[in-house]
Amino acid sequence: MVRTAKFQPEVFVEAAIDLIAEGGPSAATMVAIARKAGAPTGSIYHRFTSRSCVVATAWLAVHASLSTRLLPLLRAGKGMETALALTSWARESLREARFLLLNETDDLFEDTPPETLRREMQRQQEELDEAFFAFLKQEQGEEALARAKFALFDGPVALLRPHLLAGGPVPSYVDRMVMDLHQAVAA
Amino acid sequence: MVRTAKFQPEVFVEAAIDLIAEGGPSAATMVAIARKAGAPTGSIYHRFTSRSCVVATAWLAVHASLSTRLLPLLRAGKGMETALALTSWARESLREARFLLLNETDDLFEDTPPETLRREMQRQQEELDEAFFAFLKQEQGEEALARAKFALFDGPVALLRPHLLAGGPVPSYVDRMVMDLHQAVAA
DNA sequence: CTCTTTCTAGAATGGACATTCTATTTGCGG
DNA sequence: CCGCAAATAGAATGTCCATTCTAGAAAGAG
Repeated sequence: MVRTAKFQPEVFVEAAIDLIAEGGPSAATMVAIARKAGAPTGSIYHRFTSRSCVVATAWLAVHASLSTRLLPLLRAGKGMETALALTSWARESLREARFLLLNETDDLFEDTPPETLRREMQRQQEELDEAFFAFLKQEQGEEALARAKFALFDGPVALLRPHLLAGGPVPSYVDRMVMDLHQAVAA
Repeated sequence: MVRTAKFQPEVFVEAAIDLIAEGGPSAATMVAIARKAGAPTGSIYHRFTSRSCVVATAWLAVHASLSTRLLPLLRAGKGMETALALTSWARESLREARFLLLNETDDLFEDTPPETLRREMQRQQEELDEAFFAFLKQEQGEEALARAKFALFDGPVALLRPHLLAGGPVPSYVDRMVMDLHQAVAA
């Protein structure tokens, strides 16, 4: 390398997360990302081969942040704690939570990301999925799995959604609802 | 009128619902709508002033279909029945359910629809919202309202979501989960 | 100090899409 | 059966984007 880089890749990734968290996937145009990073558009392409590359990298970072929090609890068989960890993660990382939980993964992309990134995304996703599956040690059946995923993940996400959409803080009664939900639905 | 119309407004609205149900809001381009209706693009503009007009009309039709089903039950104070009516509506109207329940309303539009349609959308939305509020006769407080909306609507929607996304049928265990959820969360 | 590679800067290109425009039909009122 | 208002048909326009391109600058190697 001969000339030092003025813009690190992270700047663009952070800008993309901000924009998507605030205005949805369509707000993260290459021009908007560049502007938010204070760089010319062209410079993004010295770090990433395409828009989907930037967004996929952002997804990986945010998903890893959540996964790191949930996996140990899930693997320790602590169902209720897992569900509550989701709400506390959302409280601490409102921006990341809006990015990840308010958007269907596919909606983030217009073009599919390159093979390598797609693989890594799938790997992270499956790592979490498998932990949900493993959580149901002996139990089995479609309904049992659906109940576990809802009690631990989809239910809490649905409880968070209105507050994430409003952009406001997550009230403490959400935790009470998460607990009630967990008790009632867990298989 | 001097020349008879070959394409009725409904054809375009139905096409838009189909396209959005199958491929999300971005799939409903004016060219795609026209193609699906078997009409030239220009003809759409003899019935609707803009894309947002077509989509708003579609939303009104689908939302009315759901609302017609829920309002009487809600007004009769039948909470559990309301929650279950949502899943049975989704079973009978898979296409409409995908259109309405998988998309945030704002995501359907790129431009805001004209005043008149916006008003009517807001009216229908508020009619349903107020019924949820009225459902909690004497009770009050933010948490009580959040619980009612979740037990009766957002929870069931979250339970339906994976099946709507998969495009497949809605299994009967979803109704069992809706009942458990309702009992546990309702204030 | 100069060469060379990799960067910044931002203008140019090309494609997708909503919307408008120009012909061209159609079929009812007179 | 004529004339014309309202439709069809589909090409043309303008905008917004992702991506590429052209110039010029920077800084470590030698």
